[in-house]
Amino acid sequence: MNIKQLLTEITQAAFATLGVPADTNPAVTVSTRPEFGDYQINGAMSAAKALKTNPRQLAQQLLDALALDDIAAKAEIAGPGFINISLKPQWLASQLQAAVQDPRLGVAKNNAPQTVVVDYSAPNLAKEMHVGHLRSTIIGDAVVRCLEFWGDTVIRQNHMGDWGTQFGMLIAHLEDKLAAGIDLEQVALADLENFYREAKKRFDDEDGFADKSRDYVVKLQSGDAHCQKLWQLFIDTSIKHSDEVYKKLNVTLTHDDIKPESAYNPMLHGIVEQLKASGLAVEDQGALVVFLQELADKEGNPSPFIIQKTGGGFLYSTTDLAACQYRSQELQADRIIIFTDARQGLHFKQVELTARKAGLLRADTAYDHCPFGTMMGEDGKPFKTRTGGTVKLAELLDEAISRAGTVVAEKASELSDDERAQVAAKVGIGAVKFADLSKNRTSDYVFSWDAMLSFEGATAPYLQYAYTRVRSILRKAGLDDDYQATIQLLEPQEKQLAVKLLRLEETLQQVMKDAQPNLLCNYLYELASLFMSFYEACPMLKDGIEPDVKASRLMLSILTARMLRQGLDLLGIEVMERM
RNA sequence: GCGCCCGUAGCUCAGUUGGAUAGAGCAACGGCCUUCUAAGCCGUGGGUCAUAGGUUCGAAUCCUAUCGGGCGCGCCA
Repeated sequence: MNIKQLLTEITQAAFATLGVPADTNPAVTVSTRPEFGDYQINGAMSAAKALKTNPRQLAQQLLDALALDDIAAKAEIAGPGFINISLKPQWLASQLQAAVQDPRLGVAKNNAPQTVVVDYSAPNLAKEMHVGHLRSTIIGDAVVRCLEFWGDTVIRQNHMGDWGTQFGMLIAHLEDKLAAGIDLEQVALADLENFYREAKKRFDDEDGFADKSRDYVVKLQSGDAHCQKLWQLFIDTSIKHSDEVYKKLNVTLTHDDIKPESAYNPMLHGIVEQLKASGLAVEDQGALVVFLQELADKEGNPSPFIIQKTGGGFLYSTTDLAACQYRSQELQADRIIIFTDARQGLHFKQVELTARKAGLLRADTAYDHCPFGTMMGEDGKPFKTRTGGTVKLAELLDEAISRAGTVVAEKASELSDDERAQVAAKVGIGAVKFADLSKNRTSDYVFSWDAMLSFEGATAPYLQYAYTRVRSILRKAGLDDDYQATIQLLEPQEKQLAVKLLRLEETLQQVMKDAQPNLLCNYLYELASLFMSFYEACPMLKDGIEPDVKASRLMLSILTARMLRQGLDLLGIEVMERM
């Protein structure tokens, strides 16, 4: 059920009878204030502007033409030409009744599924995953879950960095360690991060080491068996590590989704040849460059996009062009979504422009680079450890679980140790994810343990707690799984909850269109909040409640519980029966 | 120098395609637990939406300029 869409269609039909141009935006929105009803239609005003007529008069004609009898209890004109609509409680109730009986909770199934490639997480395999990978991983995963629920064919692509210059450095360092007779498993691979730091230090400080590293890159990329073997050790170790992080984070990525940079290697030469042959790429200062006039500066100097280094080496630009071709041509993607930090904005603009000109991207493949902001510390600077180092993601998650464990131990002493540990894991991970997902994707945000684990306000624990409260009531009521009763909306809290319960589909559409999970977070918080108000105002199991009122409220509670569980699941956040 | 993003309450953030009196949470203050989990609910105070112009019935939202912050701009990814 999508009330907004329904009203939009009704308005468009009315527009047609009035001779309003078909492309006029009906501008249906949720009412901004309770006294303006549940939904409002604002399109009459812009339509009047286009037709050069009086907006109030057109609003009246529109109102007369709207087929609202079945769904609206009241529809009236206000202000310069708003049409405010109050929905019929009986109609809302019947929609809810249908939603309770629907495994999809009343959300329609996509009748025109698309193939959507989603590129997210993409850690660099030369190091451990750090906080910089958190946002791409969980935002991407949330969007993927929404698209799959809606019914699109989603192809996850974990574009892991396994082929960069750093690997030459790591291999060179490893060779020296091995020569010194040091045990591989113990030293080199147990703490990849530390190993990387050692190698980087030598790369920066030690004479000759950088050259040696570059030699190893060339050897590796030309297929030297020994180098490949050592390289594979790093890759295997690193993937094992990221698997653990994904599992802890409750992220849906698996081995099958890994499509690392090296996978595009065989395509790179052909891509470059094609760009050269078509004249798009030209030689400049020894490198092969695509000059993009579309991104020129004020003086008309085109933006340079290097696709091959002096000496023939490929770059990540080349790899990303190859990825365009693979995804658009081979996977036949209708849409490609890429989640990276905002600093890569220019790069992806260049990739798309070049790929479209070269025909690597089909015209009917949408290419959406979805950038996100930086995670800041409470000092307003990029999030680091106290000593200024990079925060490892695995350690951050462990800390979240342990902090959550402390609070859970204080609040829920009646749980068993085992149950408490499980709750701590779900609450801690949920808190980290919700804190991130609930922020506008494109802006920087401040990472604060206190805010996300304070268990007050718009946090995962609040939502999880709301869920346990509903479940607790339903347990006490002792209902059968297939419990059915007639819903009636009497109290204002019941009606408000009802309207919100019918807005999941509308919310999901927006989340998928803009790749913004924060809209789903807002929705769920508002839903939980309205349930809490309903819970306080509308008792169910207390004495003196009429049986039919009780039954109706239990039905609302059942639907709320399922809605919360489903919504949180789409965010990758788990719920529990007790906390 | 050029380009992209941002500037909303003391703090952290929402604000859907331009809509009515700009909203939450935290913090502050005041109420509500012998009765469905108080990790909760109800209420109060708090804003020149960076600044100045412009577009129009109507601007936090669109355009221009200025100030302030972040980031990016040829061989890293």
